[in-house]
Amino acid sequence: MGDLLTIGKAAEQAGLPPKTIRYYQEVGLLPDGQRNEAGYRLFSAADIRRLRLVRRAKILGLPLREIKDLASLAFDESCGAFEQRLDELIAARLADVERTISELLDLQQELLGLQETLQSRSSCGACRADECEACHLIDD
Amino acid sequence: MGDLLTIGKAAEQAGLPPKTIRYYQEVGLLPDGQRNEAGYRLFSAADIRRLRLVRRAKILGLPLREIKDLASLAFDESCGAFEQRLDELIAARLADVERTISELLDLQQELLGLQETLQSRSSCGACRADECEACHLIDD
DNA sequence: CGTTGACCTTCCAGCAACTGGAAGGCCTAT
DNA sequence: ATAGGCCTTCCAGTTGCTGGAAGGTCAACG
Repeated sequence: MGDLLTIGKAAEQAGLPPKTIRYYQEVGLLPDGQRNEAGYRLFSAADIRRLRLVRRAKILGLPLREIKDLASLAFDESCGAFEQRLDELIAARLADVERTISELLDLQQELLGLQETLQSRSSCGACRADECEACHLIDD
Repeated sequence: MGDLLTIGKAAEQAGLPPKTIRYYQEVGLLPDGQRNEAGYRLFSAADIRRLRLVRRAKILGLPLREIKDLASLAFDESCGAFEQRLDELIAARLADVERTISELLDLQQELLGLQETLQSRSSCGACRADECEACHLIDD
C-alpha cells in the first residue's frame, strides 16, 4: 500500500510516457503529489488508477479539460455522479462516432468516384493539369 | 483575363478565409504574386484555381507540405504526373478511410457495451468511483 | 475637405496535446 | 572514479490556422 513508484515505473504501469505524465500533472489532470528528497516525483497506486482512467477516457474523445472534470468526479465525488456523467458522455460520443462514420462513408464514395473518373479517361499527358480542359478534377 | 482580385474577393471565390490565404502564401502553397502600389496582394484566376485545388486536396487528408507538392505537379508539371500522383494518393486515402471506419465501428461496439454495463447494474451511489469495487469501469 | 467604415498590411500570441532536446542532478554498479 | 541510466527543469517545435493590435488605404457621403 505504501509503495510509491518513480515516474518511469509509473509510466509503465499506466501505459503512458513519462513526459506525458509530467504534462498531465502540469495541467492539473493529476494533482501534484509527493517527491523524494532528491526531487523525484513519487506515484501511489491511486495515482496510477487515475492515470489509467485518463488514458481510457480518451476513447470518449474529450479535451483534457473535460477529462480532468471526469477524473475529479471519479476520485473526489460520488460514484453516482461519476456514472451519470459517464453515461451522458458515452451517449454523446456514440452520436459523434456515428456521424463520423457516415461522413467517412460519404468520403469513401466520393473517393471511389474520383478514382473511377481518373481511370476511365485517357490523360493527354502533355499539358499541365492546371490548363487541361479534361483535367477538371481540380474543381470537380 | 487581366482582372486581378484583392484578397477579400479572392477568398470569396476560393472558399477560404483571407487569413488562411495569407498563411498559405507564407508557407509556399501559393507563390508570392503581384501587389498593387499600396501593397495589397492581387490574385489571378490561376491563383484562385490553385487555392481551390488546395482546398479540395484536403479531403485527401494530406499535410500542407504534400498538398504543396501536388499543386506543383498540377501547375508546374505535366498533367500525366499529376494524375499518377493523384491516383496513388486516392488509393492511400481510401485505405486509410477504410481502416478508420473499422476502428470507429470497433469503438462503437465498445461504447455500446460500456453503456449496457453501466445501465444493467445498480450504482451504490455512495462511494467514490475510485474506490468502489463495482465501479471497475475505470480499468475495464 | 473631412471623416467614417470597410478593407488591406504586418507582426505577435495562442490553440491542443504533446514531443524533443539541452543542461544538469542523482544513484548504482563496476 | 566513471559510466550508464534514471530523474529534474525549461525552452522550442509541431499542425493549420485564428484572433487581435496597430496602422495604412480607399471609396463614399455630407
